Amino acid sequence: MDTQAKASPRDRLLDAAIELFYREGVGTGVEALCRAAGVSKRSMYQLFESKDELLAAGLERRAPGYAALLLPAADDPRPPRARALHVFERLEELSAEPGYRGCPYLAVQVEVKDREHPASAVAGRAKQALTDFFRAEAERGGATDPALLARQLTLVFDGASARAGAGAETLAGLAAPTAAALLDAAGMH
Amino acid sequence: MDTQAKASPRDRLLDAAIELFYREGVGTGVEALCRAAGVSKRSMYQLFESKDELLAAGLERRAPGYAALLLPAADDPRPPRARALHVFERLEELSAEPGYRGCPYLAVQVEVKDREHPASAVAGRAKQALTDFFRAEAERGGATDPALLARQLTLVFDGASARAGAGAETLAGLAAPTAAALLDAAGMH
DNA sequence: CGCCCGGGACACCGATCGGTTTCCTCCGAG
DNA sequence: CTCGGAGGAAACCGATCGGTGTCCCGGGCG
Repeated sequence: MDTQAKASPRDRLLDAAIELFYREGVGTGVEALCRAAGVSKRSMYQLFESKDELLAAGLERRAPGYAALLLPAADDPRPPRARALHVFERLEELSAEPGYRGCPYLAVQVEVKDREHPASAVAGRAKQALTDFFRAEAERGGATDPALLARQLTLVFDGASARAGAGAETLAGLAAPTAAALLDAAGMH
Repeated sequence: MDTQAKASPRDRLLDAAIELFYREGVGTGVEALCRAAGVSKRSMYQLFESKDELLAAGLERRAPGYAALLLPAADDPRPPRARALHVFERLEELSAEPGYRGCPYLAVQVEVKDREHPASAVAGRAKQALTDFFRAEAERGGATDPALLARQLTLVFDGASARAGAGAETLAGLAAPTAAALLDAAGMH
């Protein structure tokens, strides 16, 4: 038997938070959120301190899945260069999907002006995790300046995701080649 | 004598709109906006159709000044490569200033989910203008693929501005070298 | 001098905000 | 069957939202 016939209210709230805050922005009301999750406000405020906490918790929860969506498997045997490029190839694929609106963590960093906001911290950590991944690959690949290359790749990732989210242009053939040029420049062939 | 002792209500509203929407986000209320501009709501709604129109008009008005802030002078005699790099050097400088929160046009594109929103169109045009500038320089400089290079540079610009706006890291020594690597890769020496 | 009207101050509109409370039902344990 | 707690529905809180209407003051112009 399965442990739960349907997702718990907590999980439904977190899923709805991710979904709605992403699609409609962090200005989305608690009312609409609870309606989407099929949970009463009463229960929501028993499970979470505030809307801000719910937002942060939603981002936190999605972080591993988001990383899995973009990063190569830990045991992916390809060389560091290919592993790093994998992220940009995945990003190009994701950006082709209709509902794509850019990296949710970047969006939160832009929308939430208060850097003390709990969600800002979560988003910052997600970005740092990406940079750390790039840096590890850069070191393994013998890049000239691994730290710099990692920051450059994160910068390209954010730029690409932001531009794709704005919707004006497709990322196809843009993100990966740009990253490749930087890998080349850093001596990671 | 000066033509006006103080700025017109219209100008004060546009200035306040740029300032507050940038610093606090587009969720800022009309009330606070008018207070900051020293103009009554009544007058505001005589001058502008709606808050959305005011936002769009504010972005529109600031566009030339923003371009002047980043782009080299039209008669700047340096070669195309240096002219393109100028943008990223200026961006690094701007990002060092305390109140810097990233490119306002990018922020609007991220915050305003509705792509039909008048402000989205203005922001999109501002981004296009930057790409056009890069493309013109790329062509003059004999880049391998001017259109691609222009999109890459815009992507780096957006990424850099977004990351600087998030506040975690400084852009010093990051944006310009990244752009330089792409210029190199495109054969623009 | 007197009139006129631009525009500021502010009350007000219905809607919604984040958040709290009340009530009542349902469901499982004893 | 009774009891108790979890949790949904919805009223309610004061504040604020975008936007409008009213009133009244001050200054330019005939």
